[in-house]
Amino acid sequence: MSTAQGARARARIEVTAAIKDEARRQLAAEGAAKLSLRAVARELGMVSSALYRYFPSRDDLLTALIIDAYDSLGEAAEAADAGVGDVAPAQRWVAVCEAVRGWALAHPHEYALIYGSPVPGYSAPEATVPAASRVGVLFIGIVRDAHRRNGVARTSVSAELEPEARRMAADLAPDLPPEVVAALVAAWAQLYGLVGFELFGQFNRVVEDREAFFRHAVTRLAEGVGLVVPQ
Amino acid sequence: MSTAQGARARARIEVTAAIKDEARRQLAAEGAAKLSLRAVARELGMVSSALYRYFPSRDDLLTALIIDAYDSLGEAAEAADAGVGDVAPAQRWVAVCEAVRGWALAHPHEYALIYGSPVPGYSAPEATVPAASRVGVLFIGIVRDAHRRNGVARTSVSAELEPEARRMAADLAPDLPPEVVAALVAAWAQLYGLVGFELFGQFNRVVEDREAFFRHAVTRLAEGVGLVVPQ
DNA sequence: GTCTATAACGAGATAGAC
DNA sequence: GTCTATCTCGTTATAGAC
Repeated sequence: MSTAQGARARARIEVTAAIKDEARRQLAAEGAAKLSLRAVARELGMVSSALYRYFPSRDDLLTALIIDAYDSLGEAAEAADAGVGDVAPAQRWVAVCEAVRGWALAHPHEYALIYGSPVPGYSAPEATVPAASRVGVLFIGIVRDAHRRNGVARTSVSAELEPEARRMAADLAPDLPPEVVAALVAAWAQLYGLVGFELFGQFNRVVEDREAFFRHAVTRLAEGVGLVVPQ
Repeated sequence: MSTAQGARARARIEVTAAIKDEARRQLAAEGAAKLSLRAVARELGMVSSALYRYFPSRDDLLTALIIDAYDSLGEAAEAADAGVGDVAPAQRWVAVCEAVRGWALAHPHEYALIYGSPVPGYSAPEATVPAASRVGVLFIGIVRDAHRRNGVARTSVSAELEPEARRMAADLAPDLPPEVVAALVAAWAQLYGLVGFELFGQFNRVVEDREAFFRHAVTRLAEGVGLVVPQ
């Protein structure tokens, strides 16, 4: 009986993976707005109603793809951080940024799914939050590490932003100075501006050596959050 | 005959505008990927084949909407710059950035059309380039102005980026120092990271006072391109 | 209990004859 | 321009196989 259950569970995992793989293929071909349960089922030789055993609705399939994408990106970023060795926090920062860019270039459609235009009629549920937070948590960890070791370079925050910076810090990293947390959140958003512009064609005819440009830009982002770049 | 031609021309302009208005409405409701000539025609009480007298294809309608969106954004940015009065370049910079954010919040679907995920199967023609460049040209003008008056604060560029920075400067603003042009292009992309994150929901549960946060972030972007912020 | 298949719904797109 | 016949879609109800 335990083997029978194991086999069932295994089959279920396999079919679920096959559905998501095919859905990802269609994502690349047609975009998230046109993702069709029927087409996925047809391509897999199943009938559309059978898919509902695995995903209760089209939106649940979308949610699963979104969580997978966030996790895949988070894993790539964490692996880059772990693999860079014992270097200065600024270098860890740059390595993680480059991993984000590399993942985005390798998975453009999944990137568009999580950081591009929202899918009309779809609203991401709470369940996506943990996966979506992984890269941000990693950045916070890097800055926290720098802060513990040497402190971070002092930056300032305008009086206007001070209460909001304090609130963000209390929420995200109570052990870090509010102005650093505010700079960190801004750098986080700005990183995705750089990646998105390259990926979505805004750099065409403008930036040619994108790798060098990106490395330079994210190095300055690191300085912006107070990390000291060794030269 | 000249009045008849004038009336015809006027009617053509009106119908064209009505088609684009309805298309924009559908953009908001369904997204660019599902923009359908038929639905537009139905809503206008026309038959789909009649639309082809105004737009030879769905892609041409999309192109017209994209150019309109870029122009609307560019106009808002230019108006903000003109309306801010005779202030320091850094303040002009911030005013333009805030105009970009304001326009994006007021026209989220058009923003998604031009700066969000690419529409599957659609590739923007050359004709969109001038409209798409307006905001960038405005930023270059602001930095150029600062450079002519007082010079801009000196920044550095890594050896790795130097040739690319030189190339970009030759292309975009030969009268500006290459490292300034490189910083400008990066700030330009980063601005849209900030706007996109707010618009597409990435700041939910993270940033609350978005206006203050944005003003602070783009002020630091201005510093990054060498503009001196008066306090 | 777990899955798949058949059939159907209401809504919308599409193609072509007229 | 109009009408119609035929597609697609997400989703559900139902019945039967393992």
